[in-house]
Amino acid sequence: MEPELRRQEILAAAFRQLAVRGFEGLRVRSIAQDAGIHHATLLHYFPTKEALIEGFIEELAARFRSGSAPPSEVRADPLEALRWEFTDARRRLRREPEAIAVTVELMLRARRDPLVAGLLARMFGGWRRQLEGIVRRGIGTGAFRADLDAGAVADALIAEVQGMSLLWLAGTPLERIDALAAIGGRTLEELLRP
Amino acid sequence: MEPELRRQEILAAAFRQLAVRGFEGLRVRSIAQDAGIHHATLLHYFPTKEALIEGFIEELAARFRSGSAPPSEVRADPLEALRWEFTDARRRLRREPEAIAVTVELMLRARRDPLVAGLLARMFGGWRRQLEGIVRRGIGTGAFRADLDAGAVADALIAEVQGMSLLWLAGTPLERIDALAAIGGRTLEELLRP
Amino acid sequence: MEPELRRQEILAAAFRQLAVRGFEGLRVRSIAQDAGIHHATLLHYFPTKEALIEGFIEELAARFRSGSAPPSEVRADPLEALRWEFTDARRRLRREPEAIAVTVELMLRARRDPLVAGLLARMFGGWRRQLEGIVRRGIGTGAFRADLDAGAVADALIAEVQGMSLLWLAGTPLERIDALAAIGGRTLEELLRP
Amino acid sequence: MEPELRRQEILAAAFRQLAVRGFEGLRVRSIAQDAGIHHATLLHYFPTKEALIEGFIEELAARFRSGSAPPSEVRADPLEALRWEFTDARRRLRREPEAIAVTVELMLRARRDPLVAGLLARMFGGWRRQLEGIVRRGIGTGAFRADLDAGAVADALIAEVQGMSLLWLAGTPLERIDALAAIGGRTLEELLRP
DNA sequence: GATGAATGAGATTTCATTCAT
DNA sequence: TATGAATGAAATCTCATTCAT
Repeated sequence: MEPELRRQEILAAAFRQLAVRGFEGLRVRSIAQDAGIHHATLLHYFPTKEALIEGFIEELAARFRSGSAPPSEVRADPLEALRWEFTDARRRLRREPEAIAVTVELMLRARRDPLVAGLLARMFGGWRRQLEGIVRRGIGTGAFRADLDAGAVADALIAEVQGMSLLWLAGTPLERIDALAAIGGRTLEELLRP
Repeated sequence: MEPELRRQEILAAAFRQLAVRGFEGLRVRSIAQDAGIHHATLLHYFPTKEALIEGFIEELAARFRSGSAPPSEVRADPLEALRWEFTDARRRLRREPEAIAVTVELMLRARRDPLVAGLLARMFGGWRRQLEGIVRRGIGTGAFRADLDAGAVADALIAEVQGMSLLWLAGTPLERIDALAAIGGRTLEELLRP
Repeated sequence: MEPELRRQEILAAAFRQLAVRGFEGLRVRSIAQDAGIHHATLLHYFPTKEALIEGFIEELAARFRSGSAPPSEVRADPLEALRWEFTDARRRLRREPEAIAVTVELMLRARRDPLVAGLLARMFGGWRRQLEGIVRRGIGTGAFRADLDAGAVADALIAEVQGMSLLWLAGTPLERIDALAAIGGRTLEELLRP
Repeated sequence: MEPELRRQEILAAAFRQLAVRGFEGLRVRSIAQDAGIHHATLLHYFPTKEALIEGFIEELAARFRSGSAPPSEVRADPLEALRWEFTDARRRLRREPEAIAVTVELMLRARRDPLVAGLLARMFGGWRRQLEGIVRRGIGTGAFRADLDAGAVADALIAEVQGMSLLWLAGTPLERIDALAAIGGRTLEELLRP
């Protein structure tokens, strides 16, 4: 098997294990088993557990949000573009529920690990800039009110979406998450329209 | 020293250690040291680490929200009562930042530990019911729109507040958290008023 | 059992194991087994293998040559005092053959470990000073020639004695070692008498 | 590259590594790297680490003392021939200091490895016979005293020379080694002349 | 012949827990 | 009640060796 492919498989296994057991229960042996290899083989690719975690974080940083651009017909309308965040969040909750737990694990780790703090800063920074741009655009075209703090709106939207994920983690059923998202979308409209 | 007092001290130490190191780095010896006792003595009060964690969670459940009732002048006005959540969240961020990390740790653990899941269900359930009641009351008095799903509004508010904490954990500076909270308060107004 | 006693037992076991297996084959488990304890117990006394080795070296340094003073009737005559080194060496070869191997192990390790280098410097420095003093005394009383480099004589005697030990290590039988020592004693006489 | 040449390169690398790290730190991978080849390739030439060490020892045995014959004008005079051992030892200390450490490593290993014990027996046996022959010759020609045990003199000389190396290993500076050798030469004269 | 991947045995170390005092 | 000593289980990591290409 090709080394790069195997590396990817190991990282995927690390992702799954992290989602299920958290950093608390993350074990080299379990990751190796999940990847279908001997644990010494894993350490052939990543010399230490720490290196594996680093590699994992760098991989996440590289892939982050590469696949979550909104469709073009949505991007045209600023309000729709913002609302699409809720749609996207709900979809991710269903398609990649593991990613939620992993993200929250990383947030906790960020306090102790500068590498993770940097990753999160880039992830949230990029997301925030994107949303802030949309809000500014809306203000520019007159679609949104002029007296809004675009950055704060972006932060508020991100907080709402992240909070949704957190509630889901804590056991809130999906129907309630959906209802919450609907309120979120409506809120955006009320807040932004002139 | 009185046994009950010592138990409380141990639990307080566990809380501090959990905030700083997370479940990942939680050690019986560190907790004992933090509490100023020998680790074997700790296991005298809590026979196993697991029992200590259980005791800790039960303690949290007992104390939950006992101290965060809004002042009476605020409770009178439903909108103010809801807005007060943001004020309260900002205050907790400053006064008990450790509690944030602990709460998020518990949310992650909830997926693996039914006891924690139950605790969180009670915690968030109580909170939600309280907020839902306020919204219903506002609708009843005509202060709020009639076409709102009170439960969903409560969930949305909780999500926003929790999302705030999460952003703070991920490194967002307090000024931006404050600006975000301001937007949140305004949003509530726009959403709820008839 | 008293902790200090146990520490001593562990160090004694380390000594024996080092003599038999060398640093090459030195294992924490074997030392613990030799001391009759669980290997985790050993690490209760010495937190790491490295710390154990350090403790061992410091112990050696503390004990070095404390018990090998020559009898008083020998000390009176400088020539006898020097000759006594051969007697002592032969006795040590028979009584504590393990110490030879350990000493040579330490000499090899000295090149990589400054702690050991320091220990050996002190050990050989003290020994050399003692012998040098004897030679000077002999010169002063007229028992020895006046044109001798006392330090070099001390070094030569040490080298001969150490070389004896090395030959024994390499398999030379004891009778030949004894014959060698006899030559050494005679050599001293020829070299030193005026 | 020719197989025999490569074998030699590997053995040379093993020699260097053994001198620097000792048996304690000897690693197949390091030797291969030192020889500029992949470690799996090394195991192609020597199927196991043990086989490599064996090959190394046999090589040493084959080469032993092949290059250290004294010059002819020295060999003529028995006293000079013996004294030449000190000259040779001092030269080796400067030209091939690595060989000292390797030799001492082998002496320690001899206790556990009959192959090494055999090698050393041959090495020292040959050396001793050579020196013993010189002494006998000196006695025969009347250059030396008649009452000497030729074998013991040879052993004493070997011990002195080996002891010199050991002192050097333990950190004695070269000037003191030279002074010691001078004493050694003088001693020989005093001991042997009629 | 040469090499990268893979693995099994075993080493050190951590840590919750038990036991005797 | 309190504690130091002791231990067993398990985790990470090292390293010689094997195998497929």
